[in-house]
Amino acid sequence: MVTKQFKGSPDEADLTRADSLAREIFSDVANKWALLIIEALGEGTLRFGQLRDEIAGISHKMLTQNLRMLERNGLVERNVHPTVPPRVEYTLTEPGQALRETVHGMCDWTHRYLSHIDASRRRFDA
Amino acid sequence: MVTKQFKGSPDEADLTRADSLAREIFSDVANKWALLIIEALGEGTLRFGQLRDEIAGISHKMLTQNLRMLERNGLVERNVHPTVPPRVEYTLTEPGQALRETVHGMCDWTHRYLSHIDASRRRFDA
DNA sequence: CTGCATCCACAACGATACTG
DNA sequence: CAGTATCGTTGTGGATGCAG
Repeated sequence: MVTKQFKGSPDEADLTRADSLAREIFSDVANKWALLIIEALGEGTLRFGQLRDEIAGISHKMLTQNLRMLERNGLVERNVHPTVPPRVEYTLTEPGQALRETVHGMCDWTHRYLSHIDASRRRFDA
Repeated sequence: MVTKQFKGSPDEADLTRADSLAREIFSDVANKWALLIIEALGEGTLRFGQLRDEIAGISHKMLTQNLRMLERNGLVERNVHPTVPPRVEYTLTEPGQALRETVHGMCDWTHRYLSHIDASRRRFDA
């Protein structure tokens, strides 16, 4: 369970620590930009600028910020080529690839239920 | 693709509208609280208060807000029992259940790579 | 018990400018 | 080209109070 951070019984310090860590990781990963980056990197290695072009609407700042976070969590690998101008490439690690499977599932889901959801929205807004 | 909103060619109004809708839905769904609610509802029907208890750290406001959004998108069904005090139950619809599969995948992923990620973080923070 | 509205603190975000 | 820093704005989210 990622939903609960604290168990019923009082003295399971290890379990609660693991749970709060799980929640922390989940919160890192379960956000729009992080998931879109992971989805974009699914096809293979991309440079910073390519990622910016690939992900519509992301700002320079959000991209770097989320890339750092993903790198910190070991989901993407950052490769700097010491040329001029600099060339920085990002690739999914194995954990990143594994997460990408489920993210891809979410994208599929979005398209499968697109019209269904669209209809539901119109109904609700009335 | 959920990443791109605008195609290369200029005059594909329908496609770009579908894409921006896809992105909109993805943005709705790809957030911490929404996913945690869906995961929590995976087991079955829950009342408002039960959800609040089940999902550690969620505030009254965030819960209602996200429940409305999920209801609007047709992912959860809201059942009001006209008793006093009121009793409101939330259940996943079929689209909601489908999404829940992939969300569950993310939770599994979190636990599978927990220690791996924890180690990566320590390495990075040094 | 559930839901809506209000207020307010603070974090997120975009824009911009500057460095290697 | 990529990254960092700063600033100002917007928005998110928590706390509280009130209503059904």
